[in-house]
Amino acid sequence: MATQKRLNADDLITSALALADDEGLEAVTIRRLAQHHGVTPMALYRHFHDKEEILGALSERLLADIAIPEPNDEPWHRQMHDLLDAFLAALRPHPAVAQLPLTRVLASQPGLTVAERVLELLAQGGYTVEQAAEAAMQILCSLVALVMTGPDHGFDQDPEKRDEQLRAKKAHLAALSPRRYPNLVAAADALAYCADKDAYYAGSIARMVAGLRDAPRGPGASS
Amino acid sequence: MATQKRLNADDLITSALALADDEGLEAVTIRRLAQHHGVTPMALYRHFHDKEEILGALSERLLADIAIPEPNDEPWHRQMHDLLDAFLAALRPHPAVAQLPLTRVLASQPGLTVAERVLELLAQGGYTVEQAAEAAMQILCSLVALVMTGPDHGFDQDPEKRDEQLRAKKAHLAALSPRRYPNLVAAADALAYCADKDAYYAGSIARMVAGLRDAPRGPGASS
DNA sequence: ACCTGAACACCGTTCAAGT
DNA sequence: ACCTGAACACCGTTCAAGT
Repeated sequence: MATQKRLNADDLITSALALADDEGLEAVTIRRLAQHHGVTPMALYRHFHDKEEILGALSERLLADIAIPEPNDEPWHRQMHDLLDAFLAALRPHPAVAQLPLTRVLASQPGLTVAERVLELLAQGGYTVEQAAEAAMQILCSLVALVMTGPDHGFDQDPEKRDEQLRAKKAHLAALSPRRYPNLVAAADALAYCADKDAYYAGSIARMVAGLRDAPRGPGASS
Repeated sequence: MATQKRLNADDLITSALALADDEGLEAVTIRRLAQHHGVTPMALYRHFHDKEEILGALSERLLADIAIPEPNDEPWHRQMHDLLDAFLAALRPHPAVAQLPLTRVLASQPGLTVAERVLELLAQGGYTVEQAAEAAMQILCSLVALVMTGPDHGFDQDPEKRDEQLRAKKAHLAALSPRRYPNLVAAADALAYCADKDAYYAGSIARMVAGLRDAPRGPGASS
């Protein structure tokens, strides 16, 4: 397809990301990437030591898209809100690969920069180093999980099939025993279709920030 | 190994779980499961339609271990706290497979029962059906992500190798530029080693419950 | 009904060569 | 330095057969 004389690591990651967006992460294969670049699978090993390194580079590419807001005079928790917003905004276009940063935030420069900023804001919020470390990791993981399972992901690209899948999901929930699962049956529609994706993500971030601000912080704190 | 005359779905899932606990989810392979039961790979297709069905059954097995607390007179948010505790307690022994329920909570009876109870408590907390649906999915996903990335997971079983990996992780963070990453360098120890795993999980749940209790609930709510 | 054998279309990766 | 070819040890899955 995109045949060019020289194979290039950046271009490989670019097409890997496109492939994942189109067909899912399982389609990102050394052999398929090679084929897409008109080259032998072995040629990729000149640029990456193994597949794990490709996935790491893919994760870094995602995290590099985060537009970290400049520090300002707002209270720390509002700045945290904006930072988490920026994190989500970078991942949302690529739900199929959102899982990669889950275990790789601290393994690339862009991820480190984000984590550093989260720790800084938590310190401003009165967190000790240990409390901040735990809270930071948990919050970033929760954000990733949000995108992985969120309304952007998990369904076919083709809008017709996608619609069919959503209808089936709703039907499955609506058909449950209303005696055993009254709340699930009542929420079938809301659980299957997501009326307002932006509101879903905004609400999740609001809960996370509220938790960071209001929850007891010490180990062994009681509620 | 465990040779018996009749192949049995429950036994297959039991050994699949043991295999995942020992060697990670990628070791759970139709061929290896068959080998472990002294049988041809094809024999498994009598009991499961395909590998996805095996993973689904594995997810259900995990969720079935959740000891859902009986409803009582405590305020809804305290009961939520105990429910999330029970969810975590079931997943924590099996970090390698914790990712499976991420997309399968609503696909098995035990998962449905948990989700129903979460929705019920949120309704008691004044959530509308739509708000509860969104919050419930987000909170359960966050819990799964917690276990997937938590201090229980991601490192070798062998305590010697595990120690080496943790040391390397800490060294990597401690060696960062203290000018660019002062907070990460200061937190290197806390990020690599987790002093108190129970406190880590307890703090995370406390933040989630605080968020559910205190965050604004409406779509478009301002902080 | 339950299991087997052979085969197919895939993987990631190693090693020795080519230019 | 960069790419190729052949091979190895794996995958999940289909199809036709065995008992």
